[in-house]
Amino acid sequence: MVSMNIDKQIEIIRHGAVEVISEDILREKLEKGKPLTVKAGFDPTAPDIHLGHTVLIHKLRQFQELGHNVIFLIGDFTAMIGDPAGKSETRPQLTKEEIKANSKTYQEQVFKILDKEKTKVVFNSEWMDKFTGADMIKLASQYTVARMLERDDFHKRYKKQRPIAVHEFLYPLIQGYDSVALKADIEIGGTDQKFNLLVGRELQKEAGQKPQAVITMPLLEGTDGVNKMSKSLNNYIGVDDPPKEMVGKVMSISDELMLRYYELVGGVTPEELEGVKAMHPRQAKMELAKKIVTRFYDDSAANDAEVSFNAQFRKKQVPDDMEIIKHKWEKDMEPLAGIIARHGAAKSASEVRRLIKGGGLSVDGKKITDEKFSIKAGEYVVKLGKKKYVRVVSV
RNA sequence: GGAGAGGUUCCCGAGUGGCCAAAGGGAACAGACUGUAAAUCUGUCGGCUUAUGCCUUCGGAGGUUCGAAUCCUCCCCUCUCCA
Repeated sequence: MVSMNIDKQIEIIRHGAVEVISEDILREKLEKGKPLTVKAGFDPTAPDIHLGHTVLIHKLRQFQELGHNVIFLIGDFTAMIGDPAGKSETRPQLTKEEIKANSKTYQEQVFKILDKEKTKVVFNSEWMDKFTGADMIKLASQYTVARMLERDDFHKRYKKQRPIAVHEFLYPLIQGYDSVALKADIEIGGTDQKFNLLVGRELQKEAGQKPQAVITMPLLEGTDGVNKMSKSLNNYIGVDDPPKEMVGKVMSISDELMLRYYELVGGVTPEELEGVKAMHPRQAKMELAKKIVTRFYDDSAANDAEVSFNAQFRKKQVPDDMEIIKHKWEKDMEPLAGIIARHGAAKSASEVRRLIKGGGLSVDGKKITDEKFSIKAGEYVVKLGKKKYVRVVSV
């Protein structure tokens, strides 16, 4: 069933990866001619899969196409403990129900890319729940503090005199142990996971298994172009975002970032990338946007999104679908700021006033300059900032 | 266990009794310019249907004072050094 020749497989596997540790190990495994167990872990804390995840998921998909077995590991055990990594803020601990709901969403979205039939979904609580204190201590004895501190983020925090909780050392160990439990041949992760993936190798050796090969994939920057794409930073493009939103988000990224997206999620060859560079950036960006929409929806959705984007932002037309606020007037005239805020279209009335002050609000196409601007009962189209439109109607 | 340093608004970081909703920077948002790009310039950046007004905010709880982010007490948390 794994029939393709090994050099060709390695070429496919290596494409787009940052590192393969090591190619020899990978080759050795492939030479056995049997389907390999390929593992990738996901944290069920954020219920939405975004473009950043897809870089890795596509790699998994390739493995499936090569006839290997993919294990989609949901780290429900680790998530339940709540990882306080990052700064000083403790992550909220998730309940079993939340994790369950999150992983369900996860699966719905991930199978837009992966072949459901060929994917095995597992939860690490399956084996970790049975772990005893003694087991944990034994596991912890297999790694040293000095080696833990080699991990870049620990190292940095240690040097900057930032707190590191002891249980954070347990995370790489547990993740590594997952590989032992699953007898993984290959583990794929983002470059930020490299350390954890390597710990898996060590632990497998200790357990008398053949250490897994490790493949790291590049991290996709978020739409801000600086930080890694993540839901909490709100710089993500979700695979579940409506087409129009996908297009909008792609169009607003920088030209530089666009090339990066082309490379990581555009599915273009290096030669094609040269062609992209020669295009007008705006045009290239729209093509990228449509490519992405097509992947998660279809051609016609992509075209529709383009048409409506152009109508709204190039021809400055008012979109036909917008949020509707139904307001009941208590008085003859009521300040607009209050109405907008009260119905949740803005965080606060102050925010609306600020917008007015900054010249970013218009009513029925007319720019408003008076912060106290009041309206009487009726129907209005209010534009807030660059892209938000709201229709106010009287009830 | 002992000694010391520290916890400020989204982040970093100033502020040591009133002029503090709190300097400065970053992020963010808006305007101009554009291609919903970047860069740049400008403005805003706790809340209240704008009010020389009120409320919430400087780790937490109390207290001193006409008045506290600033002083006192206790508590919680982080870091460093010693043991």
